[in-house]
Amino acid sequence: MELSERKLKILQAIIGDYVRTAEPVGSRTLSKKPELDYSPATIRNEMADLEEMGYLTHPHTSAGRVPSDKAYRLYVNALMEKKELSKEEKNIIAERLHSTTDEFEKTIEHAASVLSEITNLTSFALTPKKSEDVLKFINLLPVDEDTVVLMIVSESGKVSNKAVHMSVPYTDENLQLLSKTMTYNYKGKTISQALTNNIIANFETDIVAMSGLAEDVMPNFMKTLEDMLNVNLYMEGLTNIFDIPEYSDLSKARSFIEMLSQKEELTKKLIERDDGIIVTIGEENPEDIMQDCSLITASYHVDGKLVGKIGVIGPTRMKYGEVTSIIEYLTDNLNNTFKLESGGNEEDE
Amino acid sequence: MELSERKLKILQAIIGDYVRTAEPVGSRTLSKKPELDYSPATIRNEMADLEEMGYLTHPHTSAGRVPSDKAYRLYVNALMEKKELSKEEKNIIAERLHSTTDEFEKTIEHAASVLSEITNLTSFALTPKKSEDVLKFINLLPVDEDTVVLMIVSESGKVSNKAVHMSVPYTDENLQLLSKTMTYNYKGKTISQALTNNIIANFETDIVAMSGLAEDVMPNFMKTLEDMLNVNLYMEGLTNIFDIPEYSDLSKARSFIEMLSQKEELTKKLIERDDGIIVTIGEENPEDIMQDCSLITASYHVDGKLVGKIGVIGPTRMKYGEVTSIIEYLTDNLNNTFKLESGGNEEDE
DNA sequence: GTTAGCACTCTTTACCTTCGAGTGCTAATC
DNA sequence: GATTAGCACTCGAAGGTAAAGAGTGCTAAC
Repeated sequence: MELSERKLKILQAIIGDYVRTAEPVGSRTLSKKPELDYSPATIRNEMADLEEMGYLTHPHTSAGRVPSDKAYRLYVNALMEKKELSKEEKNIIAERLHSTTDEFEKTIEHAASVLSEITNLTSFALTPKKSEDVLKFINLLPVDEDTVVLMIVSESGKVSNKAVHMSVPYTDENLQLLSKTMTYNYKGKTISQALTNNIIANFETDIVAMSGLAEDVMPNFMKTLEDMLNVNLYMEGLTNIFDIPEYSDLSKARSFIEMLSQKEELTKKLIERDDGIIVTIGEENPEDIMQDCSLITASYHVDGKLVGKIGVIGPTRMKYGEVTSIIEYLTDNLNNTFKLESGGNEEDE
Repeated sequence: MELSERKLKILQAIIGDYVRTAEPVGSRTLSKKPELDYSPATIRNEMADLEEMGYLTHPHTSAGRVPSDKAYRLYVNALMEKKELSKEEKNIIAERLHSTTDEFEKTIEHAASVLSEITNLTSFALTPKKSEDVLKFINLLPVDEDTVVLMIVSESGKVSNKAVHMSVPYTDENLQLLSKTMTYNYKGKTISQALTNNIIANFETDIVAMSGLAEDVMPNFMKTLEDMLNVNLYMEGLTNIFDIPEYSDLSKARSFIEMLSQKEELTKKLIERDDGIIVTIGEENPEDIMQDCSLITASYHVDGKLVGKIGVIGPTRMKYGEVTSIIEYLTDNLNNTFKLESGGNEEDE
């Protein structure tokens, strides 16, 4: 069967109404709409067709129709319209993103919180994956007789450090030498390169000269690099789901919150999603517990390179057009913010 | 009216039963207990007395009795018994706390998670308040032509840093000089002292010599000190409340989760609680939204000095004896862990 | 002081009825 | 041939009633 112009119009109207009210939509309601000037009976026939084609379902015989995941997919691909954000919304976003002058993590956190406020959904933001971040500078600083601080600076401006307990005495010259050797060997390498290619072999001769200094430092260096790969997950508006009729059932609310409590799994899932704005609807999600949810994610770029993620999660019944427009606007804004700051000003908390 | 021996026994039995079953306790059930060898009628009379005295309440005429907050308070103060932890529980705690060799924050996080697992309640842990942490060492390191890294090391072993954008050219000698001047002026001061006493006036002459260098660095220094005061709140087992009958009502579960979502307020409240094991029951909590909850917190010490908090939150109907014993054991364990590590090995993520 | 007995209260659960929204089908209409 | 009016039918939501069960408070007896 073909999807006639009229069927599309009806489907669009059903989706629009259902998204707004969360109530199954009946033929009478639709026939009252000016753009659908047909009798309820005609519309019922069309709806029966749409149901047969898999775009609509029936909670029970005497209820109206509800869009299926397939219908939402069609809607997202072809029917939905982008929505220009209101002046007010734009103002809120601008205000929140720039209220914190130079703290990268805070800006990300605020982006998530403003997103959940405007969409009334649960939002999250992931700080950028650092595996492609390039090492710039490595230094060892004396603190105690038996403690030095290892410091690693990357191109993105991130500074990481670790206090290292020394098992052997050291001299300032040795520290200097090791710092320079390490910088020489690792500068320009990405973190993931540094972690996989064990460059330590390259400066074996020096190591011998430094009598065990490197043996204290290198494991800590590797450990710190690993830590630098960790991303942070921010989540905001978790309690927004309590205002969504789909979750007025305790067991549903429970499984939603339980799903979002598993931060590691969630982080992994988000990090693996493709770049750009990605919408996955209900059953399109591989996870059992997400069959009733839609997930919209987008990626933002820091300095045009490192990639972070931001997005929302909610019931399949959501305002896809509006939400994707908001996320698009927000990521554009983030990209600009992190371009202007041009790296080097973020802070390692 | 006096609280006779028998009344106390009855009250204790009611609390015990109610805590276990979450059902109001009737006179018949009590009279069946071997330690209460009285007829239901006798027990009813005593219960009526206890109700008059404010230790029991009645959900409705034909229901059994439920302990009041006042009863729980009496129980916590006088009736409850400490419970020796099982071998298994001790093992779990030991295993989890020491699985992470030297990462302070991870240890705290694991402490919270093991606490929620053993108690089946929602737990939280707060990293230590750093205001009394003593500054040890301040350094400025050249990175770029226009970027230096400010590094602050404290006695507790915490290393903080911040990339500072320089508006004027600098020389290595100037950096060295400023580092030394700052270390000289701030070493031995606590962070809160450093923040309140504006010592900058003391080295004004040097500042002039360094032509604006300090003007770039000092605001960042202050900002970083402020950041060092931030504590982290870890929360675990949020979804445990869904297994508690008291929260089988959606609106109750909702307000519980909403309360715990307000992390700033919660952090502030927790940080302000006295040291030692503190139990606040229901109405003893000043906040409206916590009238149905009990909060048990304890403090742990790092290096015998810095104080962090850990605890649980749950319904007033909780196993006070068991939970306080667990928390006590756990904090003892934490105190030992952080004494043995003797500072200097933690990591600044 | 303790207890047996009994009327009373109140919640919970099940069951029934009614109401209304909406459908699907058939036959009439444009 | 597409559209529409008409109508029987289905199902869930809401409200009302009744019975069951748990527990109390009181009185009078022990």
